[in-house]
Formats: sequence, C-alpha cells, structure tokens
Amino acid sequence: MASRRFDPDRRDRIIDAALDVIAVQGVAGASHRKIAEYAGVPLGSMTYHFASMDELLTEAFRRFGNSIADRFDQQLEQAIDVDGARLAVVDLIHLDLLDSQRDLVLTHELYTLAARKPVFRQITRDWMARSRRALGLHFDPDTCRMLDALIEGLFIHAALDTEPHDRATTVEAVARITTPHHHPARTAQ
Amino acid sequence: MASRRFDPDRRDRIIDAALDVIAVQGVAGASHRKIAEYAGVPLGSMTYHFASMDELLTEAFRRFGNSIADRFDQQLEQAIDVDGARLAVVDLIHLDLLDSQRDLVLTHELYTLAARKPVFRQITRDWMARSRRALGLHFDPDTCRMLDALIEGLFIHAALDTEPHDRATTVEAVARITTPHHHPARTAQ
DNA sequence: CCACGATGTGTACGATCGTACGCATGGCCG
DNA sequence: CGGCCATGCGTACGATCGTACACATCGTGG
Repeated sequence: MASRRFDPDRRDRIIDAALDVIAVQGVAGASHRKIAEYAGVPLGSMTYHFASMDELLTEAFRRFGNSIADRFDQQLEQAIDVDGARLAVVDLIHLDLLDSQRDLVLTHELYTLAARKPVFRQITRDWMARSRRALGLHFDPDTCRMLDALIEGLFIHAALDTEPHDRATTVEAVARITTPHHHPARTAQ
Repeated sequence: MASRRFDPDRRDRIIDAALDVIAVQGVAGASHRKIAEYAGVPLGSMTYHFASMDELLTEAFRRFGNSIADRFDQQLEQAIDVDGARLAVVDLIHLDLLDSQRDLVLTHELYTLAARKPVFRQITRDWMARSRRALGLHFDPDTCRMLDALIEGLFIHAALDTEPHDRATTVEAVARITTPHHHPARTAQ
C-alpha cells in the first residue's frame, strides 16, 4: 500500500522534460536544475527518482529510441510488397526528417554518448536492431544493412544541409540501394 | 619585429591537444585546464591564444574536417575511371572507419555541435562540400549526394555496430548506389 | 646599459554543477 | 486520536568550470 501522495506521473514527466531540455540545450547543457525547473519539480526530486544523471539519461534515450522505432514499425508493417516498403521508407525519411529538428538533435546527442559509453551504445544497438527488424519484413539482411545506413546518412545530412532535401532523389536512392547490382561480364583475369 | 620568445607552434600544439582530449573525453569533458595540461602549457596560455572556448573548438574542428577531406581528395584524385572511384570509396570507408575510432568520435562530437550552433554547422558544411567536390570528379551531382549519405551512414554505423563491417557488403552497396535505377515498364495506370 | 613595452603566466573570483543528507509532511495502524 | 514511518523536498558542500587581470619576464631601441 503505497502512500496516496505517490505520483507515478512525476517520473515520466521528468523523463520527458529531460528530452526537451536536451533537445534545446544538449546533454552538456542539461543539468538537474534545468530539467527540474522545466518539469516543474523541486531539485531534490531529481536524485529521489533517479540515482544518478546517467540513469535519467539512460531512461530518456531508451524512450526516445523506442518512439522512433515505433514509427518505423508502423510505416513498414502496413506495406504489402517491396514497392510499398520502398515508399514507406521514403515517407519515413521525409516525414521524420523534415518535420522534426528535435529528433535529429536528440539522435546526434545519443550517438555522441554511444560513441563513448557502453550503456548508451547498447541502447543505440537495440534501437538499430528494431529498425532493421522492421526493414527485414521486406528486404534481405544485407540490403537491410545498406538501406539502414543510407537512411542514417540521409537523416544526418538533412540536419546539416542548408537546402531542403529533394524527395525524388530520395526515391531514386532507395530504389538503387534495394536493387541488387547486376555484375557485367567479368573483365580481364 | 616580434619578440624572439614568441612560439608559433604553441597555438598548434594546443589545437592538437584539444582534439586529442575531445576524442577521449568528449567536448563536454574538454576543459581549458585539461587541454592545457595535456598540451603541457599553463592555463593562462589558453585565454591568451584563444579568446574563448568556442574559438578553440572552431579551429580544432576546422582542422579535423580538413584532414579528413584531404584523405578524400587523395583517394579520389588518383582514380582513373568510375570503377576506380568506386574502389577508392570502398577503401576510404574501410581504411578510415576501421582503423580510427578517434575519427568516428570526433565526427559525432562535431555533428552534435553542428546541430545546435551555426558556426559549427558551417564548418561541417564546408567539409561536406569538399567531400562532395571530390566525389564530383567521377559521379554526377545526384549520385554524389546519395553516395555521400551512404558513406556517412556506414561511417556512423561502424562506430556502433558490435561486429566489424564486411567489405563485400560495402562493395555491393557502393555499386548499387552509383548505378542508376532501371525503371521497369510502368505498371497499371 | 637602462627603461620600456610586448609577450606570456599564475591566481583568484563568481557561477554552476552533481549529490548527500537532515527535515517536513501527512497517511495509516494501534 | 496520537505517534510512526514512508515519501518527498530544501539546502548546503565540495569540486570544477570559464574567464579576467595583475604581474613576471626578457628582447630591444635609445
């Protein structure tokens, strides 16, 4: 029998606030104090709900990764053939990328953490595994890896390129990467 | 007539030290004090040679970007035909990626900064422009964009994937992305 | 040879950080 | 209805940070 004062939402609110603060200020600029203020909870609440900053970041980025992977699943599950899957991927890129600078920033922040700390690398790998599994519904494993890499690259460049990405180019790129290369007759030797 | 005590190398040494410290500790963990200690210069030297931390980071990442782009140029300049260029790209990926965790970490750090601060976004764009220009020696502009994105994605995934990347897959991916998609006879409607 | 100015450094200040810890609060059992 | 204990919070501590600025050092012009 927990006390009635216990607020299960508070923990969630802190996690969401953490993601919001990180999206704007970066992991480097996200302190207990700023997150607490943004979430509207006292500073002491931070260490009460989360043993350390890393624990909070861990949970936050796990939530973030899952939310992105959910969209992957949704888009790809309803595709009925390969062409549908290709279209789904293009939509994924052009919907997720263009509308949300926030997701891009958070992705970069996560990758930066992942490059250095094993905990976050695992989170990233789990996320990538989910994405690849979704792609695996329609493409062979090797193609999944290539396509996944392409999506990643397009995603990242979208954040940095000054001009908006051209949808037709994305369509062509996805078509190419999902089409096995026809090796011409072997040349000399 | 500058004083003979002036040491032009010192500034360079600080910049290199900054990159080394960032590679290990991240931008977040790279303080004036740590960089100074690593470079073997007094703390006061930091603010003497660089007006602010941002100025130091700016110069450091500009140097980093140029060093990578130089390798791009070297590899691609000596390719004599498209197949040679494809091979050069594969080598680029598998040499730069696999040998150097350092470059990967620094790239992520730069991108994270670029996602938030315009100064670093410009540095990243300059770097990307140089890379794309190198690719442009052998491929058409659209292909350059796609190939560039693919390289980026492979690069990034290499840092996070647990198992080493398969060269054959990279060869296939590069072949696919550089081969225009043959559109089959249009279907219904 | 001396004093001056350019070049470089040691130190100290105010801000901010993560975290620990003692205390307030208010449901619940006897 | 009164005391107890789980729940949650305010505050303070030690560490670290970027930066400013007074001062040391030494080549050099007069």
